[in-house]
Amino acid sequence: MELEQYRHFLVLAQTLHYGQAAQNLGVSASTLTRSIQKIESTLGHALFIRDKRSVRLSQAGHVFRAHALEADKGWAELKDHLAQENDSPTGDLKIFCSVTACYSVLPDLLAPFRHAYPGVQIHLQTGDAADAMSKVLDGVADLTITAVPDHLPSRCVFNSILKTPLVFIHSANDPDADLYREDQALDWSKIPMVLPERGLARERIDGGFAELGIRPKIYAEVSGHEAILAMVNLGFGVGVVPALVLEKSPYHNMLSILPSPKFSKPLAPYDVGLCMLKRDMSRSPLKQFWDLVLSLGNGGMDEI
Amino acid sequence: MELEQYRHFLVLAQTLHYGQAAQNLGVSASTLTRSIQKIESTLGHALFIRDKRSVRLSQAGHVFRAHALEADKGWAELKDHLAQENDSPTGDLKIFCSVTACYSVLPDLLAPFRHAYPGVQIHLQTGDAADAMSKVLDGVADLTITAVPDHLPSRCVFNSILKTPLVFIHSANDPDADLYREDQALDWSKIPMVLPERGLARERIDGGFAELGIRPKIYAEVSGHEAILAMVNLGFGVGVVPALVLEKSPYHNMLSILPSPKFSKPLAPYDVGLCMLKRDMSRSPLKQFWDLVLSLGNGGMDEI
DNA sequence: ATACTGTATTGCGTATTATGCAATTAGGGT
DNA sequence: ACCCTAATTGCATAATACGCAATACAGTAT
Repeated sequence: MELEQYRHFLVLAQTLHYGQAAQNLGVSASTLTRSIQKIESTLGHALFIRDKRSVRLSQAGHVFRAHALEADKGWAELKDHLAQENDSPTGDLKIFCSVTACYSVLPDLLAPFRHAYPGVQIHLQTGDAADAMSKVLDGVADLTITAVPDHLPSRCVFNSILKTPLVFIHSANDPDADLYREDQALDWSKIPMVLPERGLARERIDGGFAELGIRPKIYAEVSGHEAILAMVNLGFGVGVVPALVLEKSPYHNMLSILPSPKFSKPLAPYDVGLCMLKRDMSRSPLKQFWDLVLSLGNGGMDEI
Repeated sequence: MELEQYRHFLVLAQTLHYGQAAQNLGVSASTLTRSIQKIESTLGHALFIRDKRSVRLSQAGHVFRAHALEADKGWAELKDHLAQENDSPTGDLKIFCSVTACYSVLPDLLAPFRHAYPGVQIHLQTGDAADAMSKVLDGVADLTITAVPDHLPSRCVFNSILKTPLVFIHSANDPDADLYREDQALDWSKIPMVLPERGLARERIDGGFAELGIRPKIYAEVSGHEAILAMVNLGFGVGVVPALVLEKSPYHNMLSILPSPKFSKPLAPYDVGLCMLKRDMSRSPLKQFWDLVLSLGNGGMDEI
């Protein structure tokens, strides 16, 4: 008997409505139906009486409910006891994130985690943000700090930490600076650009220009947002990076933000957050990390 | 968390030996390893200390053991409570068996079951014993009374109820009776035979003759043991059926048993028993039926 | 009556997980 | 050093879970 199904049962026992309970649980109604069916078939008793228009607990259902509550309590107690153990939780945590994330958001998460779970071995790998999702999907990393992609793979869960817009930047060193120094409307098809060769930023930029029917003049395609900053700083053209990357870089006072092209709708901002596999939500120490981030996030929200 | 894994843990906690525990549990060592790993990763604590030469419970392991025992007890209590409910267990039970089994072994099983679980709807279907296994594998039937095949499909479990040998039978009406009436060695390549067209009996007979290098003279191939009796009784030749089938038939005093051919080893007797899917061992009312048969069988064993 | 709505269940294809076998790693004994 | 036992891991396969869409079935509106 699966502990998860106990939760399904308990929620349904409360709502007495499959659709509603399923929604609360974040599963489809058919999944809930089959969870209940499975318990019933294991026990050999119907737990609910599905009447014409009503769902209510059967006698056996009441008995099982008491048991399920008890089991739930036992589980909570177990976790309490374990939390009080002097040996802290163990395990490995493989984190992948971009350099920027590593400098900006990660420290705020890692410090309290490290303090709370000193027994967890942390493996931190930095790399191009464009690779983040695949690292997780391939199991190379357990979790990543990344921008939520337009289509989150179904195996993943995502928890937003902050949002940051994509900004167009240029350098005063740029020999072509006269192309866009004035306030007049800019001709983006003539301005040399330094773009990420792939990844979410590139997709959004491409999408924006495509809608305008403009083919941007690409001077260089590079891998890694930081590389864009370096090249823009050398005067190779206009770059596009998440504002956060600029802010956290050594270039933040050497580069300027340009007004964005007049896209039909502004480029969606980067929604940066924690991403991991659904499966790992029940695994330690991933669950711990997730919960910690959640609590930090909520704390921040409450303060607003 | 899977209740099944609690059992894995508890057995290992007792034996402190993976191989042994796995054997007790009827799973491979790797499965046991991964069960424990999964619990550990869910809890975030190592449950066992795998030392140089020893496996012993960690501190967290002791805590979890208390919890697991508690959960186990809770589960047992739940089943007690449910057993005392006035509404008896419900469910469907689709049984497939041969006519002979239906006459011979089934009543002894069905009667006490019916008495113990009046709420279970029983669907009984009879047919050729050769189909029994596939009916179960295809989900057409939940369980069957049949002879254990030489290679039990891995999805199935089997519980022996009785053994009965394959016997060669003939009728006094047979015009060819002079071929085998005397005590002398019989020439099986000349004796007309009535054989099942397929199924375990046929395989064994074919195998036996093949080893002797004899090609039996097949007069008729029929489907269903009972049909063999009918045809043998009409004097069409020598038939082969499980002794039980003969005993339970209306022909039992009209047909005679011949000495079996001198096979290199005697044909393996039919091992008749209860067969169902492993998967259903945890489902109701199949588990109940299985347990009941088990208890009856043990009762019988003890009396000897 | 007939169509419509809301709700639980089921068929079915697909994604995920579990399992056993065989290979591997590790420690201990000879 | 080399062999033996025991736990773990890679891998291919079997089993299971899941969601979507179709279905079944009442009650309600037209």
